[in-house]
Amino acid sequence: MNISVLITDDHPIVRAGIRALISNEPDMQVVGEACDGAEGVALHEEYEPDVVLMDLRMPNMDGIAAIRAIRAASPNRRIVVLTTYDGDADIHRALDAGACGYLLKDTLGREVVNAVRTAADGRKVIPPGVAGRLAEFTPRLDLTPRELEVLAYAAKGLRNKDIARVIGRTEETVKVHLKHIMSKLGATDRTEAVTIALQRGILHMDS
Amino acid sequence: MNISVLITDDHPIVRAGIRALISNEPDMQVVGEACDGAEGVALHEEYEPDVVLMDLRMPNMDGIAAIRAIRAASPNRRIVVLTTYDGDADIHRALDAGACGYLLKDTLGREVVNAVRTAADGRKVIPPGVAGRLAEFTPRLDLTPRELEVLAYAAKGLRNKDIARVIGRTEETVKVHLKHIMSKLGATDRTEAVTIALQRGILHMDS
DNA sequence: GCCGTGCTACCTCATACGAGGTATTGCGAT
DNA sequence: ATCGCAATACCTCGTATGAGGTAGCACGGC
Repeated sequence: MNISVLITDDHPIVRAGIRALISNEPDMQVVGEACDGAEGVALHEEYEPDVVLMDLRMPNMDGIAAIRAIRAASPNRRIVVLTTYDGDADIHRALDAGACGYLLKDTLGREVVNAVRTAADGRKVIPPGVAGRLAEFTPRLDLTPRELEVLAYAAKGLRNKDIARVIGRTEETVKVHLKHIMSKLGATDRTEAVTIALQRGILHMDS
Repeated sequence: MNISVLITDDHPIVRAGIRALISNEPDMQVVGEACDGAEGVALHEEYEPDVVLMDLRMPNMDGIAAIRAIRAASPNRRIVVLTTYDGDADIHRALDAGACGYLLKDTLGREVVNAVRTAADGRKVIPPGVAGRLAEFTPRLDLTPRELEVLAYAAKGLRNKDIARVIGRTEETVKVHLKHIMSKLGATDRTEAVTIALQRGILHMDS
């Protein structure tokens, strides 16, 4: 029994760390390293690894999209997310996309290799902390695509009137969207809605 | 010539990666690993390393405070920041605190070990990307402590009136602070001010 | 067929917000 | 001693914001 692992992470230092951890284990080996999502999808086709360790925020193609692409091509591939982001939205989206595990980068090396074994064995890997984060926000209330769009513009400082103009709707409609957003997120105003959305991984700052 | 290095980072995986990189070099060695700022300060006293590699966001004591503490105790200690945060405010604060280098975690392993050599040699290590980020925001306009406090409350969704109450000032004063904040950050409203402050590392979400 | 939901749009109304201004105090630097 | 600036506070004014409500339309699931 020899577990093959593909690492997908844009940080060379992290890749080196994972490689070092896995090389110490007799029952597993790193068969490839990808530095972005697109390369991860390509290398997974080439190496057909037992387990893919996947970061989330990466250039070219983010981890969620890469997970979806890999699962579409190989529905049985085991993918474990290994990232610094602990927002419930990130976790939900990763698991929905087909990840079978979700680890944070403050996980101990021993637990990472154990997670790889667990995943290779076909079981899910959700540490208590991650599971607790999911439980914090039940029932799950996702923002709709339109609401996400409106919130992103609000984060950029656009007024309701300007948001209405750029999405081609009336200001009244924008106000309704924002009311729903604040209600779903439990925010008192648009500013707190943005803060909460960023904390929970619903919105990202890079755009 | 043998350069001793202390690693301070809360991610075991990152520590393993740095350790692996440095172990490959004949002229340097890792003498210790700290998993938070407080431990970094303590271990630096014990090992007196030539170079300290320091993360910024950590439990117990953040990297900036740790840099200040180490430089206060040992003004000649060379400290190189190695972090994922690329906001100009983070970079400025680290260099002000006494860091002699600032690397991002997407730096190649080869460049990390070269940076360690450069730092041990007494020279500064500021890659072009990091320097460019600093140049983007010249002249430098720091928020005052009061402005930071007001902005943090605004991010939490407090109204001007409520902010005034919690800081024991009038609402008019809060409005003036917010005007200055928006002016300094180039924001059109409080929401964009929060977004910009988070992007630039002026404000953090964890509080 | 029916129901839920996303999206749209309108209404009213009170208040919060931000732009513009002036001005005083106190502190640290030159 | 003087200058600059942070911090405080007041003023006016127009507009933006958010709470509350109602309602139509389209689409997909059951």
